[in-house]
Amino acid sequence: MKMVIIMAIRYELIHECKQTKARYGILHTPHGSFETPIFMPVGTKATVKTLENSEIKEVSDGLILANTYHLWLEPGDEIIKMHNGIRGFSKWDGALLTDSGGFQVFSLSDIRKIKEEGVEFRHHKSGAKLFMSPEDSIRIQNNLGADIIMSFDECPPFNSTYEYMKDSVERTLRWAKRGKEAHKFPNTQALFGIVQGGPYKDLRKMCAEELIKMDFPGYSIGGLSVGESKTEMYEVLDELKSIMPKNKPRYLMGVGTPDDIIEGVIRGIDMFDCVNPTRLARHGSAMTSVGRISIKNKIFEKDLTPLDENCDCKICKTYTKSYLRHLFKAEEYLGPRLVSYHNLYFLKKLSKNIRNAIKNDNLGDFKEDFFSKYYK
RNA sequence: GGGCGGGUAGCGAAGUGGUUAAACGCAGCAGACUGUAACUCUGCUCCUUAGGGUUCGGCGGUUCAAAUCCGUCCCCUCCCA
Repeated sequence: MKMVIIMAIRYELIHECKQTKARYGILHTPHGSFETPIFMPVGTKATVKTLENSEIKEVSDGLILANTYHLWLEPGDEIIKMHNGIRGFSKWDGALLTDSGGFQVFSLSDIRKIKEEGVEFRHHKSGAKLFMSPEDSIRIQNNLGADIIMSFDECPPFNSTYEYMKDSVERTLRWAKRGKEAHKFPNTQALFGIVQGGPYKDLRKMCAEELIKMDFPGYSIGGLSVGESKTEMYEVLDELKSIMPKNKPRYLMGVGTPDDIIEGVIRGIDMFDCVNPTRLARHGSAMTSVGRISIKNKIFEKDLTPLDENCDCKICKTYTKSYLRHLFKAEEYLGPRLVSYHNLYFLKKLSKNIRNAIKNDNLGDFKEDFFSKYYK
């Protein structure tokens, strides 16, 4: 009798934009099927900061992130396992993706030591010495129970030397293999491989090809949007576009400005995530169809118009800029909440418009129109 | 009426002869933010035609030099009558 292998996820490529070759597809997961390209809000510590689940439902497409490193440290993955995973813990009933903690190796770079076995960290709060291996990361992600999980990778600075980057990529590949072997639930959790290599096209190509040989259900592109220029980032995506398998989802990690999402989609990306909309919101910046605005600016003191005239979210249908500015100046919690809601809605709407444009074979026109109004 | 302590930039508060247009905090104004150590971080905040100019309760002194020392006046806190 033939064994039927049930994969955790499946990607269906439905249509390629005739103007741009951008992909429209459907990502099937154990907790829902999602049209792509998709933007995924980030909920690092099992909460999309300031928002409640019902609101996240309204401003996302139903697929969000959480972070292995943070949840491992607090409250600990065992606690979350007691709830049968993040979904039982936070009561989020949509789909989930967890990052591996690999990015923290980079963002906490002044307190880490990278070894073949794994990474030595200092706890960012207590200073305690900690260690995480690829196997640890996968074990924790198994406990967290997301639908899509990430390989434990190293995300070196974009400007690392070729020699360092080559060593790092080779190690990341070995870690990917080890993680894959340690993964206990491949039929309910899809493990993605992560392409690294900085600006070096041959390393990017090599990394992607080696990962593809290992046959992951999806591929992430990491090590971008870490301070390099947009041109450099787009060149890497251009390089990878033709290498990535058509029947698997492609996830550009950590990217979430409107312009980068559009440019990414045109270069074949299906999935995005970014802290930008929620962090900007907490700092008083709103994403709008004409560009970013800082709601705390004095010019909005008596402005009775909504954040974005072209937005139909409930915040824009209800509140004036003057009120939102007041909330921020008065340091009221509602300010960050309302703008977080709006910013996420903005990207949800943008993703939807992008998908429609792909289906209509006019994403090129859409891009041109978008940028004619959008500044910065 | 007597005594003590005070009056410093929008507010609070350092400084007690020169390197002080004056620490620091707050408020204010602006900027940054891309797999979240992030309700965080960074600038600016007397005037200026950018060369300078005018400041530390007021006025007048001492001194090469004063927010800082002296005199005097005004105001405030507290204590005693």
